[in-house]
Amino acid sequence: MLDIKYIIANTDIARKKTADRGANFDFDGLLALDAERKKLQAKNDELKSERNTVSKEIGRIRKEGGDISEIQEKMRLAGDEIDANDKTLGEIQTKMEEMLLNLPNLVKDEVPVGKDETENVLYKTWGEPKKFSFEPKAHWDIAENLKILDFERGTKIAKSRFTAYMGMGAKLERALINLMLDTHAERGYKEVLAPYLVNADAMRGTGQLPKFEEELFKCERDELYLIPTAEVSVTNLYSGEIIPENELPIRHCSYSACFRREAGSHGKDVRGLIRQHQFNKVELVKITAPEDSDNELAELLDSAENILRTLELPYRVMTLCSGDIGFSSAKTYDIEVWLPSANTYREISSCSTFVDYQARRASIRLRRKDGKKVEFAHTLNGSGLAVGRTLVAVLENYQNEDGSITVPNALRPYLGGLEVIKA
RNA sequence: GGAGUGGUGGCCGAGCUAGGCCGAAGGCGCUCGCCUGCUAAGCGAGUAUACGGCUUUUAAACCGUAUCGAGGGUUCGAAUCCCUCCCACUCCGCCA
Repeated sequence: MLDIKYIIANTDIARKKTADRGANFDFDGLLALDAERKKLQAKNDELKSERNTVSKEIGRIRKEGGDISEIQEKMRLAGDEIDANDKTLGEIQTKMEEMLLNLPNLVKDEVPVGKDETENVLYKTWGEPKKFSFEPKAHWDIAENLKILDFERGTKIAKSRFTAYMGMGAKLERALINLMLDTHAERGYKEVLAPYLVNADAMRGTGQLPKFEEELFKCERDELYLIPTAEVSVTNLYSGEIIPENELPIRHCSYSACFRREAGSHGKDVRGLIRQHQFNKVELVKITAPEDSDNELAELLDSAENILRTLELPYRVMTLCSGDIGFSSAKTYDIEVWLPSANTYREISSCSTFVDYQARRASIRLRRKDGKKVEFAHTLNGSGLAVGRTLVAVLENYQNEDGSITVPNALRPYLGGLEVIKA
């Protein structure tokens, strides 16, 4: 959520940046509502003030045995007016909040302006795509030959886009999760294992609700949602809190299963593990003081990249343009890993700073060392990494002509020293 | 799921069955100052958040309003009375 005071003072900037995203928003309507709200509140506060004073007076007069019937009747009428005003105020505030909740974040100044993913900007490249002496297979073929992923039976017990990992597939996935968590822990990320089901407040806090309800699996009778990313549970762990400055930055890594309905992506990536309703991810989450968030974003990105370097998987990093960036984000880097079968890079991580946008929604604040000032914190997060897609990258990049997989060096300790996965 | 008890400021804890003097006693903690050879003790002051008054800049001070789990109701007036919900704890039942 954006700060209404900021919007008032910088309406032109807000307009432009919202337009750069390709989003529409009725700024004039919002400002008009706010002006109305202020006026009405000032008036009503005055009425309440008088009522409070007179009410005390009534108490005193009654104790002294005086007549209060007339003054009481007058206050009753004043009370009716106050109630009416409060009701109107409530309606205005609800409307404003609804608007603000549907207004996306403003991108940072250095974010390139562009209309969609075609205008994202290359930030860096690491490693060289490997040359194969044979035609590299797609991961679904490799996996089915090795009998380590069972797409059909996953679908049988749930529906399409659900997969069962079998044998070495399951072990490989688990090894990747452990490698990621251990590697991040070494860099000072504290591991968290948090609920997969959260309430609507949490979803609102990080920006999934109200706008993206369609993307969420919901447990209707319990009013809980399955998390689409651990970002939701981990960030909201701190909702409503005022954190002492000296406890920042908070850095967490968290493994979770993630659940996404993938509404509107029918026909896209239907084969294989790329787009699943349920997938595993190790997420990095940070809460920082405002002045530290830029540096922390750079560090976050490097931590995510570090996993790919550790696994020796070629990748590139893109800076998302204003038209492709996520709703709550102020700046996002996507990391894309090389997939030989597709002869292209595919997204495997998304690292973002939300500045104070999520913090304002979730009310995550910090108290400065002087003990006085309270302000909104900054939140950041990034995948470190999407585990299923990492498994895809390992299978494709480390495949051999005979259909076997060479286990990346870094992963061997996690698989009892195993060097090759074969049928 | 059944029965019961309870949710008050950073924490503990009064007040809630006589509704007004309660944004809330007291204690602890913390901050600043004083005092002290150092430490400890002691003394004094302060110590919630949001919104509004403030408007074309920022901050402080001051004033007002709201908040005693959340929402609603009764009342001139509610931490105190009534209703609904949420949460925690205890016992029983059930279950990884």
